[in-house]
Amino acid sequence: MQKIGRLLEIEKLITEADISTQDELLRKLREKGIPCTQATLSRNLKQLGISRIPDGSGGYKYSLSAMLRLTDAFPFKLNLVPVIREITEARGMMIIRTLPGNASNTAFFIDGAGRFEIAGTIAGDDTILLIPRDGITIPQVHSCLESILPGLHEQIKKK
Amino acid sequence: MQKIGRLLEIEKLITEADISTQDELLRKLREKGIPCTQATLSRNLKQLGISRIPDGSGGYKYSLSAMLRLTDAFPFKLNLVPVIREITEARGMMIIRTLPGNASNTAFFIDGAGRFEIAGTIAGDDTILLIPRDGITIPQVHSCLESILPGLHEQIKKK
DNA sequence: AAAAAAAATGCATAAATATGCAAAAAATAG
DNA sequence: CTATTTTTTGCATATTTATGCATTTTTTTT
Repeated sequence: MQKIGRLLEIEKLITEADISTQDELLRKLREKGIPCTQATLSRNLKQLGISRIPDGSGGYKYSLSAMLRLTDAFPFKLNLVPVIREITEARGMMIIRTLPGNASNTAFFIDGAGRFEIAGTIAGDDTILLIPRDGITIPQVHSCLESILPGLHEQIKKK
Repeated sequence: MQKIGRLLEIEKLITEADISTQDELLRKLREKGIPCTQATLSRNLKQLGISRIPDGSGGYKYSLSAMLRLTDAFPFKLNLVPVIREITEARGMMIIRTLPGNASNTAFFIDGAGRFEIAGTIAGDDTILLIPRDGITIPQVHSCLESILPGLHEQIKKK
């Protein structure tokens, strides 16, 4: 699934820095080893609800749409469920295993949900350590994850 | 002051209907008797913080930037103060006189602020009737207007 | 009120983005 | 595993948007 990784990286890149053209974004993707063309990028941005907005300083930058930021109404939902392989628990923390190379992006996505329950995450290549906030139980984290990634637990059981 | 009227109309048009290209917006402006070119429109949209975002149904539409909607950080503020000529009071209501042709747009702008104090407005060509909500005093409406349109009262006094 | 400065505009065109179509890749069914 | 359907992609190009520059309009200053 080449596409999901690219979509995540796109979200990440436009979140981390101001990017003003698709060509600029394209270059950054390629630096990360993700090949892509402008055409595909244009389509992906549309799907993600990302648009080019005036940056207030005379230029433009890419940004998540107001719509996507303000509501959950946007019909497209990034589905990361398929890249998650296994979830286990140890020492009050949660260990999430993903397909190779997907841990960092997935962790970024989880962080992006801004949930109180989650104190932070650390990601390697295919493993994420999720640290719950003090006083939060593992079942609480499970339901939190389920709300971030609907269908997650059902998917895990299948494997 | 040709420009302000156009800016207001642009805001109004993209608020009222989904518009997907500048050419489409241009046509609607012209239908309203407001001449404009695509070049100017592009610049105006940038100034207003309006951008073209995916509409979630496979197309695009123009929309106020998230930034503008969420915060007051956007450096450009539409300055309607110059079109307002006079403010008087009658029967617990407020009568606002504007330059010819500017009442409707100005009222739209005031409505858009979504203030509790204001029950509603009715606009003719150069006059707005502002109806305060029950229990709201004229001085309260004055300070409400001042916050929507900073500098308003100072301007009025000068004339 | 005239001169000077600043802002707005149109034209032409550059820059940037979107998309039809055919090919390739991936997912699904049998 | 192979055939079928669906999804994704690139290429080429159409569409759409942004902007440099010269000109006009508006505002400010004197």
